[in-house]
Amino acid sequence: MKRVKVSNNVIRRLPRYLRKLDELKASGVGRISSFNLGQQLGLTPSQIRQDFSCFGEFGQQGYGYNVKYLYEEIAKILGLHKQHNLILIGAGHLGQALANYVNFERRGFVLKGIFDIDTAIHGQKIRGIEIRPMEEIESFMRDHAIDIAVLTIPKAEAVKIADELVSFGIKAIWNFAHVDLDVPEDTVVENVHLSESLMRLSYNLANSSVTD
Amino acid sequence: MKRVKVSNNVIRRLPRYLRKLDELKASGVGRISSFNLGQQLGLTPSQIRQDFSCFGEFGQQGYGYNVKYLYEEIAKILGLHKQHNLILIGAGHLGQALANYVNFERRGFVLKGIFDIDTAIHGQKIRGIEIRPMEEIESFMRDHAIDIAVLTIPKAEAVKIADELVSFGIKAIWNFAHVDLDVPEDTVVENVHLSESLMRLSYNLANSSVTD
DNA sequence: TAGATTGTTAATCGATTAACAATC
DNA sequence: TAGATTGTTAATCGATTAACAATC
Repeated sequence: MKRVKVSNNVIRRLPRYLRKLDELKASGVGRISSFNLGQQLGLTPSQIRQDFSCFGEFGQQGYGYNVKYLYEEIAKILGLHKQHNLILIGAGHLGQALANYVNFERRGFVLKGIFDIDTAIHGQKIRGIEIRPMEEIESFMRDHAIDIAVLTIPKAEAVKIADELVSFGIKAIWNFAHVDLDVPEDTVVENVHLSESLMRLSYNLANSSVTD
Repeated sequence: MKRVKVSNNVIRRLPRYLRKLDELKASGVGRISSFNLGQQLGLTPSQIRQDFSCFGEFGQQGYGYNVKYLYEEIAKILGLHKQHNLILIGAGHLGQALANYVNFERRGFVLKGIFDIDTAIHGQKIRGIEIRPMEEIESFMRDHAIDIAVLTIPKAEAVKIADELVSFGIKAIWNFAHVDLDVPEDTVVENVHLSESLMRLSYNLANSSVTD
């Protein structure tokens, strides 16, 4: 399990592998070759074998890959065998939507607390989880071994709150605010910039006739 | 404005350029060099100039780029100067959150209709926009010149609905369902797979101490 | 065994970076 | 004018694809 460097492109493909393997597993497929998997994902067999070889040897010559085994190994590589404790910061529409989404829990991402600046909603609950004042973040993080903060607040506040979270020792931020956060090297930031996604869609729409 | 091929990496960076230029504009910066812009975005000046050169010549030797002009040109490249009419399919938590998000409107993405399978919520309104039965999608699309469908429904239904949308002549799908949609070449699909994003975060969390 | 398919090394392709003449 | 900085061509670096020996 010693790795040198894994490129971002590989990391971006890992969850897709996992999802496809999950589907295959569910439909009773026991084994699959890199050729076949490649066809289903629109990737070359070479690339798939190269990707996997970053992490170890999961296949068998003449046989291919055992779907269930490969699934579990990739889940491990992605760190999904461990539980992660989350807090949500910002109980607006998007925050509420994420808080209500139960499927994350099944992957080991457990929402422990919700925080908002609006005193009017403090004490309210989403899926049984109480909305608390921002001042309680620090102590709550300590008491509940929080790994990940989900940021669903306007960009104006996001930078300041991110700094605070870092000072409280947060390890990772799932950032839905439309800003680039400036955090220390060892703090993980995963951005979900919906507006950028929509712009890419717009670009492809404007150029779909040209490009194809 | 004739282009050969623009790589996905370039397209992914365009919205970031736009956002940064928007910020610069707002803070009164009138001009900027590729060197300076690169510093602020963590990119090399070379890359920035290469990226822009895919689309034309927007700078001036010895001066740099006019922020306002460059902003407008990139907005045009991204197709943001045109209005896009959207329908939202699936008025669950996430769908509601997106429907409530007004900032898309400012970029020319106008939500015209909302559709859901649940008869109990038909007739209800979100931001003044009525929730309608799925059967009305086809005629509504015709009547309102809809470009883009936002899919916020469970993956089981997403594939079927996507096929229908294609047959109704949809041009682009903003897909939040956790499936890969199989659509014709000239239909644009932009995926927002939140669970994959969270898995990448998890990967980086598991490997942050190793990699850094 | 023979056929299939891996893991890996080598070859190719594409994207990023460096360099520099052009010119504001 | 001299200094700055572009747009672009060339060099480098990295990622994808192809090839193949190893082996189940």
